Order: sequence, then structure tokens, then C-alpha cells
Amino acid sequence: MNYAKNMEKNMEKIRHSLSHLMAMAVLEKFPKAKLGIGPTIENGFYYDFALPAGALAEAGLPELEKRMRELIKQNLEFKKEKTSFAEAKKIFSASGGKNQSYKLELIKELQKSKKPLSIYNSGNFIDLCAGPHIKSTSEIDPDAFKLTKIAGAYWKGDEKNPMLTRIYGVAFESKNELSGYLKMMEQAEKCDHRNLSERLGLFMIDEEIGRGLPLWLPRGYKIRHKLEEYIYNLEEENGYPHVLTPILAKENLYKKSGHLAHYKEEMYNPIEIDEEKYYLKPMNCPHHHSIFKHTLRSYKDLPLRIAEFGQVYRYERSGVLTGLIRARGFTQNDAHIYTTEDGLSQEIINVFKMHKKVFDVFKIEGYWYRLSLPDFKNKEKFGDIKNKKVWEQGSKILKKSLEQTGYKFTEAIGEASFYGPKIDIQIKNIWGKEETIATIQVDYYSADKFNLYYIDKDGKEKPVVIIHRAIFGSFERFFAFLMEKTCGNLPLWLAPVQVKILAISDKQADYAKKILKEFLENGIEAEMAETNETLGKRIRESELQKIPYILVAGDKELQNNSASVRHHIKGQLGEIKIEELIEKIKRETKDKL
RNA sequence: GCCAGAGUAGUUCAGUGGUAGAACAGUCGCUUCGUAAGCGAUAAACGUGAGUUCGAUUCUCACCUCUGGCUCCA
Repeated sequence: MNYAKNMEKNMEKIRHSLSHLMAMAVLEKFPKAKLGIGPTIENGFYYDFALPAGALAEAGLPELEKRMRELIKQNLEFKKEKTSFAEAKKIFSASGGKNQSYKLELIKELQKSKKPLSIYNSGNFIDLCAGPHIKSTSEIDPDAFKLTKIAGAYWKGDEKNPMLTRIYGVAFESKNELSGYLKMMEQAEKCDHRNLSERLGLFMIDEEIGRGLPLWLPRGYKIRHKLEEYIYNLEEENGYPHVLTPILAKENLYKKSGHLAHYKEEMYNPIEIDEEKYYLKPMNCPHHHSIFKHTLRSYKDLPLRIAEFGQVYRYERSGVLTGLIRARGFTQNDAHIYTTEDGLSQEIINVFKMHKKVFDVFKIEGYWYRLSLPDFKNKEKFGDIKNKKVWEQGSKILKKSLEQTGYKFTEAIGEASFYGPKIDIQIKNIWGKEETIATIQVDYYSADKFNLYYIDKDGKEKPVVIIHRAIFGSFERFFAFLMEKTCGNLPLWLAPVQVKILAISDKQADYAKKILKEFLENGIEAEMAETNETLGKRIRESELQKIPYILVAGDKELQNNSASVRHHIKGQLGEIKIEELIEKIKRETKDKL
């Protein structure tokens, strides 16, 4: 344990030191470059530079790498020195010959927070840095790092600031670990849902139809439909009746809901008809509120739950679109729970339970919770909130529920939605990138806007509290995540084709047709492949289609009313009687194995 | 939207200032096969628009789309 921890710490130092060496190499090549920051990240490091436009392209990275290796071999020492603000300013200012304006900005900020300053000196390179670093570059394996990509990144992560050039690198203890990592990335590429879709025919996006507007192909939709069916049944069983609402609504609804004030940039421009403006819905909440208001609600009706596979359209900025993970049109597995203040906590816990149940079924592990709270200093986002107290209360209840469940969670100040604090469930995709896969949000905001109330025991109207939640945040994103996680090797119950039947030759074709019919009659998704290709080829094609069961039927099997069974993960299962096989597959489908 | 890169048959790739090839997939024949690619024939592409040029798929510019990153986000 300690050993592992030390290794990790040491790796941090190595990665951080590599970022300094990279800055050295960049400054040698571009003496006028200005330095931003150069921290470590998971598996590596980066450094931000202000460079002349177009000065550096990805093709220039090997040259920088080569120079870094030379520097490593010089056994440069990293020397830490404490310094004063005045001294630091002098070092990084124009008079010190550096003119490092971004560093000066950092120094100013550090001065405000009165944190002690230190600089690191390695070779002829000085950086403002708290460290820690390795003692000498002799601790770095020169073959265990690689500069991977160039990207633009806003100074301090604010898009109002200038964009700097960021160079990313990955680094490990040894060359072996590096090549292991690179292989993993290669593997990830094969399992990318867009690549899988190319091979398996899951979805498409057509320029002519529009960016970010996916079209589901038969195989993909079959899988999605199974997901829908599963979650529909689960929700109906758990007191979430489903509704269906239109994808348009008039302007006034979104004025009322706050969407036009807070969310307009993400909305498609309105459609004008009969002198009225209609917007495509970016969220389902207002429609559900409208259903809530349709009749007078008693405290006895609460908690009242409304679920919908709600199609929404959001104008996502062009650069963020990513297959099904980030689309402009998508379907949320949405639900709204209208509850009393007192009932809130229990409902949140129930929602957690449901999430966990679903995630267990899909064998999703390693997820964590992110509690997103408001930042009242952010006037633009949270400026119109009058009753900060209830927001704080909502935040508190969310936090308490989390603590009660004992789940691991992080806090994100300022990440709350415009209508309330929320908990997002975060996962890491095959690339190691963080994504939100599900969400639970508490809303004290809309009851007032929409006048959503119930009649309490005392006969008085009281505002409801609303929980917005989505288990499959969207079918699109969840589907993509699931495909990538399994690399297309779906569990039997989700497989769009569960069984492929292959007759060895025309002699057994009738037999194959007969068992195909039996499978279909038993609700098993089965297909058969024509015999004009060799058996080997048909097996290969079926394997590439990731079909769970491949059944080979020859003379022997015809005699025995059986099939020779091959499983996509377990391999050869030998000869099995057809009736037995049907039972086995039905059972495995039912048990979601 | 911003930064960087890329766009060649359905797909994955090769290639060229004198309009292009391969593999797989497709189609048509032949083959009827025992666990991951049988044989032959055949059809099929330079993202769009301008410019430079005798001539542009190739060079330049703009646009569109895609990939990675930043900001944003389910």
C-alpha cells in the first residue's frame, strides 16, 4: 500500500518535471513563447503556451520529444528556491528579460492569497512552481513518455480569455507501461461506439439531415428498444407511470419556466406559425408540470411521479458534438417527482436505490456522485434566485441523502442547474474520460413559476418540491457507453440477434429453417445464413457481428435434433438438443445473464 | 464557438500538377463445405465553391463535415 502510494507520488513528480522539460524545449524553439501553467493530469501532463498562431503543429511534437530526451540525459537537477513576491516579479517581468505576463498574473494572485512562493530551477529554466519535483532528470526513463496532442485551451479555463496552445503528454515509470497504455488506447478506438456502429449498423448521422441528429438503424434501434422496454417496465412497477408529450411548446411556456432567460442559447430558434412562436423542447419539465396542474392535487396524491422517454432538442455548439454521446436531438429517460417538503428526503433515497439497481443489472461499476451546488456569486446564472434559503436547504438534503447512503461523492460549487442543486452520476468511459450518465435534481424554483401546489391536510395550498431525475441520462449516451463498455459484446438479453443458424450444406437447409422457426416462435431473435458461403466464412461473419450463439447444423445434428453450439465469449459448448437450447436461451434472457 | 489535424469507391487505406489503385463489403457465376476470410468476373470514389494554371483530386482561399482538445453539457 505504502509502496504503491510512493510510486504514485513519484510518478506525479516525474510527470510534473516532464512538463517543465517540455517548457524548456518549447522556449528553446520559440524564445518569445509565454508560459501558462503546466500541471500533471491522469497518465501524464500538459503545459500551456502563448505561441504565434500556427507556430506549432502536431508534426512538430517528435522534435520536441527528441530535445526533451536530450535534456533528460543531461541529468539536470531540479533546485527549489523560496522567493519573495518582489523577487518573483523581477524574475518573470520584462526587466528580468522574461516578460512572462501570465506568470506575473499568477504571482499577483498568489500575493493576494498570501501563499508562499517558490521557484524551480533546472538547467537554464526557471519556473514559478510549488513542486514537488524529482531531484534530477536521471530519475526519468527517457523512453517512457510521449507527447500526444496539441489543443487550444483558454487561459484559466475562461472563454473570454485568450486561447493558449496546450501540449499534452503521457508518461509512465517504464517503457513497458507506456506501450501498455498506448495499446489500451488503440483497443479503446476499436470499441468506440462510432466505429462499432460502422461494423454493426447501429446508427448513422447524415449531413443532409443535420449535425448531431442521429438516425437509429434497425440493429441499433432493436437494442435501444430493449433498453426502453426494460426501463419502462421497471418504472411502471415502481410507481412511475409514463406519459407522452409533444416536442414543441409555445414561447410563453419557456418564458415562464425560465428557459428563455437561462437556456436560450441552447435552444433552437422558434418556429413561427399563426403569429405565434413555438420552440422545440430542450427539456421535458414544463410539459410535465402542465400535466401535474391538469387536476387539483391532494397531499394524498404525493409523491406524484411522471415519467417519459422525452425527446429533446438542444443547440449544442458545433465543436462539442460526439456521436451519440453528445447529440442535438436525444431522448431522456426522464421523470419528475412532485413531493412534499417532508417526503423529499425519502424520495431521493428511493431514486438512489433505483439507480443502483439499474447499474447493477448493467454491471456498471466505478461510478461516483457529483453534488453540484449553486454559486450565488455567479449573478448571471443564479442572480434571479430570491429565496436562497430553500436552495441551501435543498443542497443540504441532497448532501445528507448522499451521506446516508455512504456513496463516494465530490462537490462542485457553481455547477447547479438554473432551477436547483443536483447530483450527477459520473462514470469514466473507455478513454478514461468523465461523463455524466445519470442525474438527480432538486427544484424549489419551478413550483413558484408554475404555481404548482397541493392541498394539504389543513385544506391549504402548499407548494410542491420537484425532483428531476434520469437514470439513463439519455438513451443515446447510455447506449454509447454500454456499447463501448462491452465493446459490442452485449449480454444475451440485449443482443439484437441472439442466435445465428448455419447449415453446413444445402442438405441441412430445411432442418435449419425448421429450427429457425422454432426459435422465432419462442421469442428468440434468430437468423440464418445462406449456404453459398463456406462455413468458416459464415462463422467469421457471425463472430464479427458479435452474435452470442452460433449454431452449426450438419447431418449428425439433423439426426439428433440438435445443434453444435458456439458462444461468442465461452467458445465451443458442444452439441446441445434444440429444445434444451431454447430453454437455456429463454432462461438466460429472462435472467439478464 | 475557439485551437490543432483530416476529408479519395459502401468501409478501411494507397497515390498523382496531365482526372486514380488495393483490400473487404456489393452484384453475377461457379463451389455445398464441420467451426474466424473458397475461386472467377463485374460495377463503384477524389466533400462543396472560387482562384492560380494550357490543365487541379493534387497548389491557394473560403465554406461544409469529421476527429482530438478548450469552454459548455444528458
